[in-house]
Amino acid sequence: MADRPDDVNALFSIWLVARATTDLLDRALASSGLTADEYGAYSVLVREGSLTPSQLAEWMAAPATTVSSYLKRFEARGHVRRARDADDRRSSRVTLTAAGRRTHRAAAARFRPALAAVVTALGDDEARVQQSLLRLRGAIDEVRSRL
Amino acid sequence: MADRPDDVNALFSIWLVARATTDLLDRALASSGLTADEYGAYSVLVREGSLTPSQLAEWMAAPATTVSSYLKRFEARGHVRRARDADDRRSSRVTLTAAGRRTHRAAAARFRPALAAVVTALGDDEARVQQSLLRLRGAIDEVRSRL
DNA sequence: ACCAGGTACTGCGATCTCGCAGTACCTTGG
DNA sequence: CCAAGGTACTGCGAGATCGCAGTACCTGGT
Repeated sequence: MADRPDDVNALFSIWLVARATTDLLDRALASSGLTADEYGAYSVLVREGSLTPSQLAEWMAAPATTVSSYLKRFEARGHVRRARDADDRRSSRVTLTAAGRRTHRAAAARFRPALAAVVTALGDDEARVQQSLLRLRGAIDEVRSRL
Repeated sequence: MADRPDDVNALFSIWLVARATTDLLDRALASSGLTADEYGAYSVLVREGSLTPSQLAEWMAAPATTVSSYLKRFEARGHVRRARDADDRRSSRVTLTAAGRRTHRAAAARFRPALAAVVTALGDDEARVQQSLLRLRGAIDEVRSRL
């Protein structure tokens, strides 16, 4: 317990990295018309193909209401299509439209140089860092799940 | 270039971890009356003692206008005091009041169990992860600075 | 001493976030 | 088969974020 007890504090460090990363992405993506968070949401949709709003909320660690307005916005842009879920008619399946995927690809092109620069700056620590992020996600999610 | 080319993507991983962490902190801190971001700002203020709004903005990687409304809010709560900077009268020095520090300490008490749980979940990878976060912050900030 | 061109901050307003309360639908016990 | 009690989502509205444009002040060149 030294002078500054939380000089080393994983969660605070994550917060710092998180803010810096979001700022970096927002700036890199500015000309694409997507924010960092929107880009993230589109990316999840690209990877998963088709999700319910709840599943997207889980990925984003965001409240249902927030995801609801995201989807409304994306749909208004013509980037997302919603189809009533036949099995559970309270819910729906969300998919990116061709225009949505195109927008995501264009944003990814802005994103790539930033990513490349970060990877370069990391040098040969990259694998270790990547590993740590996975580890961290596991740890955070575990704690989050029982809160 | 495989099926899912960005399955491994440092920035996307950070985004995921960031969202999950913010959610975890927001929930852990809910009863303290501070959000994760506010807690972060208070923490920076505690560490640094006294900052100009610009310096705080830099720490938070947030735009000046956002920091401006943060400070207005904090001041209205009686948690922050602003003193005109004698050397540069456009600026000011921001300090936490005793009430502000007290609030931060109370929030930290809510924060600690979450941190401890994450550290436990990380097990003996903790040091490695911590190291990676530092590394990452350096890399991100470097790229950010020349954008 | 002055002015031209920064830099630090803030008011305003458009837009976004998210809690609350409501609607629609599903599930389970009886 | 029908409550009663969940669960998925959304409208609304309070409050937060942040770009733009403005004010106050600083600095370096003349």
